[in-house]
Amino acid sequence: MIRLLIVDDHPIVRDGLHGIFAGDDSFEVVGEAADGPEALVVAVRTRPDVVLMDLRMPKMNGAEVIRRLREQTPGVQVLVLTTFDDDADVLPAMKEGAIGYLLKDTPRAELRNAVLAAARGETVLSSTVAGILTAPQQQQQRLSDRELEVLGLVARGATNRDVATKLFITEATVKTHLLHVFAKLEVNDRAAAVAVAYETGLLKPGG
Amino acid sequence: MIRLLIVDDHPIVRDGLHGIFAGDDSFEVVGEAADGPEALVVAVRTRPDVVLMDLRMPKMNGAEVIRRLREQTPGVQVLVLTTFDDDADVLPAMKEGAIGYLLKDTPRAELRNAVLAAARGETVLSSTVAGILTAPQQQQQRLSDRELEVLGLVARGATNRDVATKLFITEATVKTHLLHVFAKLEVNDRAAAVAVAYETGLLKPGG
DNA sequence: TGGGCCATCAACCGATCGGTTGATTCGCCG
DNA sequence: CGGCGAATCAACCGATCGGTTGATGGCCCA
Repeated sequence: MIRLLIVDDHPIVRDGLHGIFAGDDSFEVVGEAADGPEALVVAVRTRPDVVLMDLRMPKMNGAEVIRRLREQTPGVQVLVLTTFDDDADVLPAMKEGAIGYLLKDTPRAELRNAVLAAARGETVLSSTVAGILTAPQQQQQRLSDRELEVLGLVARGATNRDVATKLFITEATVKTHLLHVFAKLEVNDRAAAVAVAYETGLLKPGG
Repeated sequence: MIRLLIVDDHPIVRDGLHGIFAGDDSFEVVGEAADGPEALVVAVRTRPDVVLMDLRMPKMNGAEVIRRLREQTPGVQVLVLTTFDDDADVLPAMKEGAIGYLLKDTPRAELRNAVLAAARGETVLSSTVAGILTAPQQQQQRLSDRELEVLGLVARGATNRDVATKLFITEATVKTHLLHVFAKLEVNDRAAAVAVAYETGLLKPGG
């Protein structure tokens, strides 16, 4: 009997997950939570074996929730369940010790098997996610804080001079940063750099 | 007894919705579908009163699904149920005749009431969506197909000359289109235009 | 203590872009 | 029928950008 905690901000999704596991003797859903802080509280009380959680939630970022869960509830396995458009969030989540990462369009049977595997301590990755992790890429495209800061301003319409003024540096430095950004993102101009940044999650709508 | 068709590409979400309505005598879930084409097929067979559907789906865009549903199944009410990050899709959906638009984090009870209202032919909008519709904005920023096409190529790193070659027009025309885009999006350069396009959903990650 | 990454700056060049003005054609709506 | 938006093109200009090369200092890790 695997003790399961479900964390998602959508009641509908929680219901769906609950329904999948409730009718199965191998599992017991011991709690639900709608956001990170709530998850932490519920976890200490219910001591789940496996936490099934979405990364995109209000109030606390996914990676931090995972870290704290593992701190306060030793032995818990965190299985991340989210949508495909979180490329950039997968690595931080795995780094904080998530045991696996599944897409929300995973069929029921596969999801069930994944939770069983997670409870046994086995890593489970959906195939597309496995692709992201094994692809020879993201080490290269990781931007420094400063580079991302410059790119963010560019996305908001700043010229090199504007950026220089705002960051108290010279235009020469801004250009250097941008050239590094272009190289890392494998593009040739700022417009494409902005696009790639949105595609990969370096920049996010509404933030 | 309201006949309900559930359309969503995530099995988990379908389960959740199914669970909410299955135990309720006022509703009968007559079918489920994972994408647009499937929804159309299932709808002709099951003749639902209300279709509860996600906008973001593979194979066919949401607005088109709504239009065809209403063509082939007169009297059907389409209630859109999706996440907050689809700003730009709300208006097309309503234009195609969706009776309402709810967010996926809507509580169960409210969702139930919304379906009842939709079945009666009443418009239902979640408050945040109502805000989008009443806000004085989007008429201005609507881009023509051609303008969007140009912007899309720019986002992929094309220079004006590249765009001209690809679309079989001159650079002068490309510049004109882009200037119109800048004016409509209220920006001054292509990088910011790309950013705004992603922010407003004119361009989308992975598509 | 040496190498790497990061941040900073410089000077120069050609290429591209943004802005302006003006014009033609086409199709749709009333 | 007239008007309007969309799409197309032209020529010109100054501003900005992208590319290159090279240099300095700080920091961390091995």
